[in-house]
Amino acid sequence: MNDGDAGATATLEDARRHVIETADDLYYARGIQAVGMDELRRASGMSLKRLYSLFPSKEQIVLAVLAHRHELWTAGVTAKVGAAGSPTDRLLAIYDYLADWFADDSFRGCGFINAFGELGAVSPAVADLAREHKADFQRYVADLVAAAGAPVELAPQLAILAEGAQTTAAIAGNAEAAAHARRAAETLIHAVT
Amino acid sequence: MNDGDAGATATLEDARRHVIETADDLYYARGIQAVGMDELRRASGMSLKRLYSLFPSKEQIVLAVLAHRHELWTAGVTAKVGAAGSPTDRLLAIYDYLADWFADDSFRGCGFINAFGELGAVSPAVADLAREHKADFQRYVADLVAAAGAPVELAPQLAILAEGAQTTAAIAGNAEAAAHARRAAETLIHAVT
DNA sequence: ATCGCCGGAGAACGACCGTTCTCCGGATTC
DNA sequence: GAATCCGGAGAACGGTCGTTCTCCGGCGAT
Repeated sequence: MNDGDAGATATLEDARRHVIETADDLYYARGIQAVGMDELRRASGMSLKRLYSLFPSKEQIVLAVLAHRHELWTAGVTAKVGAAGSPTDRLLAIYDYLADWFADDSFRGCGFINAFGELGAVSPAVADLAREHKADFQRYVADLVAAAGAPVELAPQLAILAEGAQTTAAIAGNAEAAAHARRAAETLIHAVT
Repeated sequence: MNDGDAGATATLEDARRHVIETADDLYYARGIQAVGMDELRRASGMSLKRLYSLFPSKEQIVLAVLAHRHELWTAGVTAKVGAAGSPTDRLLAIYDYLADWFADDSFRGCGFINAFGELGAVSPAVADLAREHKADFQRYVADLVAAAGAPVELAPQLAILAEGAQTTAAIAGNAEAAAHARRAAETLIHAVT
């Protein structure tokens, strides 16, 4: 089936990643609690025993999925920002990344916000991961703001715009939220530089 | 049968409201799926049979809770806005209302965003109610913007700021998000008036 | 006093949850 | 060839979910 002897550790890690990606798709599309272990097992194409040999519990899968989503998000944002030119354009690139994301058919809001609403009150680990994800983004924006020579107060404002665009696009089903947020960001940046 | 007494209808409506308020507290604090009917029955102080005589299903209770939250939100915002003076102050009053809300110990984000993340993919009725709630807010902001004589593009920008402040305050546990959003709103308003 | 009805309390029900266990076929090792 | 181990498949387990049903005590009418 899969390739053979590149090392037991590598294939084990591959299997784990495969589960994480499958779980991510299902959890994100339908909600975490709506997807049972049996459905995840079926979609992953493995036995329940193997699934539980890869992860000790569903909660650990959820945490791994969130960590994976954080990496995807970070990679996507930094790629888009890296392709931009001036420090100001780099700030605005955040909203271009959001626009790309919102255009995806499967977009259903920020997975961390969704997970926080669903499990944050009941699973401190999930709440912590969501908090760390958002704090990381705030730091990232703050760095870009500093690089643009803008005052520090601009950073939380731009971050709030990005957050609001995500929930607005998700619930209103309105992908233009990215464009609105971008235009607001332009105004805010222009006012202080 | 039993036609005359208008009081019977009133107490039935009282009982319904009591269930809705109890359910609202529980659902908002811990998540909808985390609260079972038996716990709601116990907290409401009534029998399961009576509970099911007041509402046909849990989903109907959830929808009633969301409708109730929408009324509370609308009343709170309009009260704060109504107490403000100039059209510009009325726009900024939105963020003062958010600041009051965020300061509440039990604040755990926007109940509609939470419900949407938890059940939106699985319950179209919940998704619709969340969408209507947000659309209603967008219209409200648009009216205030029009009254202030500002261009229409300002409205979605201010709404996005309000949305972002809610999720940021909820996840980061950071009540200052209201102040940041308010300052951003001041800048945006100032730029176009 | 007796009957019939109503609503309260909570047991019961079937479904499904996350997790564990049993069974078994096939590869590995002497 | 025989003993041993490993992992696959999925049944089983205890618990909880939303919902329904049974039982029973109180009460108004006759």
